[in-house]
Amino acid sequence: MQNQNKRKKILDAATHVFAEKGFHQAKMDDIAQRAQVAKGTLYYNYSSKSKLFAATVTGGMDEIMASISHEMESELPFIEHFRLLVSCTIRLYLHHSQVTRIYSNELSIGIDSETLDEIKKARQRFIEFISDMLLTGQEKGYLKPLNPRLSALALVGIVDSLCNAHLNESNASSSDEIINTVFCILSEGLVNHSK
Amino acid sequence: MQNQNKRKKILDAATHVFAEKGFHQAKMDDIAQRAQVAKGTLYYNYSSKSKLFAATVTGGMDEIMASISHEMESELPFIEHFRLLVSCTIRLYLHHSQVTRIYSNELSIGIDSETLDEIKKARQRFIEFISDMLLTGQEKGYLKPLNPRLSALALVGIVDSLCNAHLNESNASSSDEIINTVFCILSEGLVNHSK
Amino acid sequence: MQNQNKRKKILDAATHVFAEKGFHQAKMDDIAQRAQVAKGTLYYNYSSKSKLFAATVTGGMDEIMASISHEMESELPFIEHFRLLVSCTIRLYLHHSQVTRIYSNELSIGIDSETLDEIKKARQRFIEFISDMLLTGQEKGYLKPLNPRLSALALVGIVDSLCNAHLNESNASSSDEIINTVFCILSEGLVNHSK
Amino acid sequence: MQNQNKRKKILDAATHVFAEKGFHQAKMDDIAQRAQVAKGTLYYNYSSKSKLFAATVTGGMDEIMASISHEMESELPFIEHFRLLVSCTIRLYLHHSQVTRIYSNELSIGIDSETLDEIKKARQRFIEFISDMLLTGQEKGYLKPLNPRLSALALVGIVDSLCNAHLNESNASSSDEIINTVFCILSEGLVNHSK
DNA sequence: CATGAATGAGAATTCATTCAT
DNA sequence: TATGAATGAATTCTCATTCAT
Repeated sequence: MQNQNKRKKILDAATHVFAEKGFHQAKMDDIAQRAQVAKGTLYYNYSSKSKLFAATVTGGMDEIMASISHEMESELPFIEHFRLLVSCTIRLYLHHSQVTRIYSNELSIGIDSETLDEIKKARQRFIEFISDMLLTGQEKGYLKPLNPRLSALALVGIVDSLCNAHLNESNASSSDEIINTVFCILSEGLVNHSK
Repeated sequence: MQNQNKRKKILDAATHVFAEKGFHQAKMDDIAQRAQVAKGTLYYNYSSKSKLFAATVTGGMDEIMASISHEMESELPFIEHFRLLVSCTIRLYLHHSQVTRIYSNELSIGIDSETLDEIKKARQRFIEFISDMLLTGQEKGYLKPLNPRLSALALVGIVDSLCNAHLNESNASSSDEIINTVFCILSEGLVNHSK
Repeated sequence: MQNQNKRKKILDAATHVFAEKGFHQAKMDDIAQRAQVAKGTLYYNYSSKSKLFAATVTGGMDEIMASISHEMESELPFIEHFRLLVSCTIRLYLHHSQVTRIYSNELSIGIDSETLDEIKKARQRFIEFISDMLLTGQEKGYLKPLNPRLSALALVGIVDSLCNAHLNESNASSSDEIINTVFCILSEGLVNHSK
Repeated sequence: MQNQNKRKKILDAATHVFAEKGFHQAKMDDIAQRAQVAKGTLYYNYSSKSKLFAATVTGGMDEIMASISHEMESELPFIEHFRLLVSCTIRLYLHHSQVTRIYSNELSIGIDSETLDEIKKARQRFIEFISDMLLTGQEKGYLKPLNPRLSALALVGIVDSLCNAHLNESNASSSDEIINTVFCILSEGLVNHSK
C-alpha cells in the first residue's frame, strides 16, 4: 500500500516530466525530485528510464480508454452517440495532454526495441478500441463500410493534429470549434454536394 | 559551386540520419561519416546540430510543397482536382518519408527556441499552403465553409496518421487503399446518410 | 565525512594542476586522475571547471590570510612587526606558490563573469587584509599617511614581482635577500637621502 | 612596403585582441577579421599563434622602452629625473595597457617553450633596462646600493599592481595619485622615521 | 603573395545506471 | 526497501593549422 503509493507518486511525476520535456530531455533527476524520492528509488521500482516511460504511456492510454468507455455507456440515437465519441475523445485528449503529447511525439527510435514494442502496442490497443466502436456502427448500417482500422487512424489523426495545434499555438481555436469541425468533417466530409 | 555541392551532400546525409534516428539519437559523427566529410565541416557549414536539423526540415518541406504545386497545375473538374490533392499529398508524404517522419515526430523540446521557431514556421507554411487550396475550393462553392485552417490541419492529420501507420507497421494497407480511404472520408465523411 | 574527504582530495589536485598549467591548459581529465576520482565526481562536487577554479583560489587565499594573521599575533616593536609582515607574506607567497601563481597570472577573460567576480573578490579581500594592517600602523603614527589601499597594492605588487622572478628564473636570488630588499625598499625607499 | 603595411595591420589587430581576451581566448579568426585579412595570411606572415603572440609582446615592450628612453633624455636634477622615470613608466604602462596587460597576465604555460623563452627574454630586457637606469643612479650615489635587478623588479611590480587595479576597477584612483604614491614609496618608503 | 574551405584532434559536460550502506 | 554519491561512456562543439587554388 505504502508501496503502491510510492509507485503512483513516481508515475505521476514521470508523466508530468515526460510530457513537459519529451523523453530525451526528461532527466531521471527531474523525475526523482518531482516525485520526492531518491533517484535510486526510481530504479528500485522501474528497471530503466525506458520502462518507466512505457509504464507512463501505457497507464495513461488505459485511463483514457476507460474514461471514453465510461462516457459512451449512455443510450443515444446513433448520430448523437457518434458525436459523443468525437467530443469525448477530444476532451480527453486535451485533458490528458500530458499523455497524448507523449503519445503523438515520441515514436522516435532511441528506446530499446522491447520497450518500444510495448509502447506501440498501447497505441495499437487504442486504435483497435476506436476501430471496434466504428465497426459496431458499420454493422448496424450507420457507418459506411470503410476499412475500420484506417477509419480509426483517421479519427485519431484528425484529433491529434487539431489538438496539438490547439495546445501549441496561441491563436488557437476554441475546443468547441474543434469538436464541431471534427464532427462535421468525419460525418459529412468537406465537399459541398449541394452544388 | 563545389561549395554548394558539399552543402547538398551534408543536407542529404542529415536528412537521412535524422529521419532514421530522430533528432536526439542522430549523432553528428554519423552525419559526417555519411556525408563523407569531417565533423568540422558540418560546423563550418551549419553552426549547430539544431540549425542543421532546421535546414533539413525546412528544405524538405519546401521541396514537398513545390512538388504538390507542380502536380496540381493541371486543369480538372473540381472533384478530380481535390482527389489529386489528396493523392499527391499522400504520395509525397510517403516518398519523402524521411522528412515527414521528422515533421511529425520531433516537436519535442530540446532545441533552442530560435531554431524551434524556424521549424514551427515551416510547418505553418505547409498548413497555410494546404489551407489556401481549400479556401479556393470554398470560394468557388465546391467545399463547405468550414474553418480552412482547421480543415487543413485535419487533412494533414489524417494523412500523417495513416502514412505513419503504413510506414511503421508490417500489416500495412496498400498506398492506394490509403488514398481511397482518405479521399472518401474527406469528401463524404464516415456516416452513411442513406440510412 | 567521507564526503568532505573527497572534496578535499579534489581541491588539492585542482590546486596543483591549475598552478602547474594555468586555467586553460589544465584539463579536467588531469585533475580527476590526480585526485583519483572519476571525471563525473568532479562535476558532482563542483558544477563546472570555473567553479572548481574559483574554489581553489578562494580557499588558498583564505589559508594564506589565516597563516599571516596567526604569525602576526606576537607583540613586537612596530618596525619588527612590519618586517614580520613583509617576511611572512613573502614566505607564504613562496610556500603557497601553487595558489599565488594562479592569483597573479589568471585574471584573463574566459571564465563566466559570475565566477570571475568570486575570484576578484578573493583578491580584494587580500588587499583589504593588508590594507587594514597598514592603516593600523598609520593610525599609531608609525607609517606615513599614504592611501592605504594603494600602499597595500604596492606591497603585494613588489612581493608578487620578486617572488615570481624567484620562482621562474634559475639565476634566482635567495628568499632572504628578497625579504631584505623588499623590507628595505618599503621602509626607507630607494633614494639615498644622505647625499 | 605593402608587405610591411600588412604585417603592421596584423600586429595591431593581434595586440588588440590578445589584450582584450588573453592568449587562450583570442581566436585567430578574430585577429584575421580585425586585421581585415584572410586567416591564411596570418600564417603566411607568422608561423603560428604563439609566434604572433610573441611578436606582439616583444614589439610592444620595445616601443615602450624606446618611449621611456626618449622621455628620459632631458637633463634634470637626479630626484626629478627619478620622478620622471616613475611617471613616464606609469603613463606608458597605462597608455600601452593592451601590451602590459599581456605582459603581466600571460606567463602561464601553454605556449611552446621556444616561444615562451622569447617572451621571457622580452620581459628580462625590460627589467634590465630599468635596472641599468637604477644602477647609474647608484653609481652616482643617488640611490642606495641595493641589488639593482631586485630593485627594478620592485619598481615594475609596484607599477604593474597599481596600474592593473586602476585599469580593472571602477573605484579607481587617479593616475596622478598613483604616480605620487609610487614615487613617494620608492623614494622614501612607507615608514615614518620622524617618529 | 593571399585566400578560406576543410580538417580532426581534443575538451568540457551530461546523465543513466550502479551499489555500498 | 530506500538512498544518493560515484561513475565513465558518450557527445557536441572549438579552433589552430593546412593546402589547393
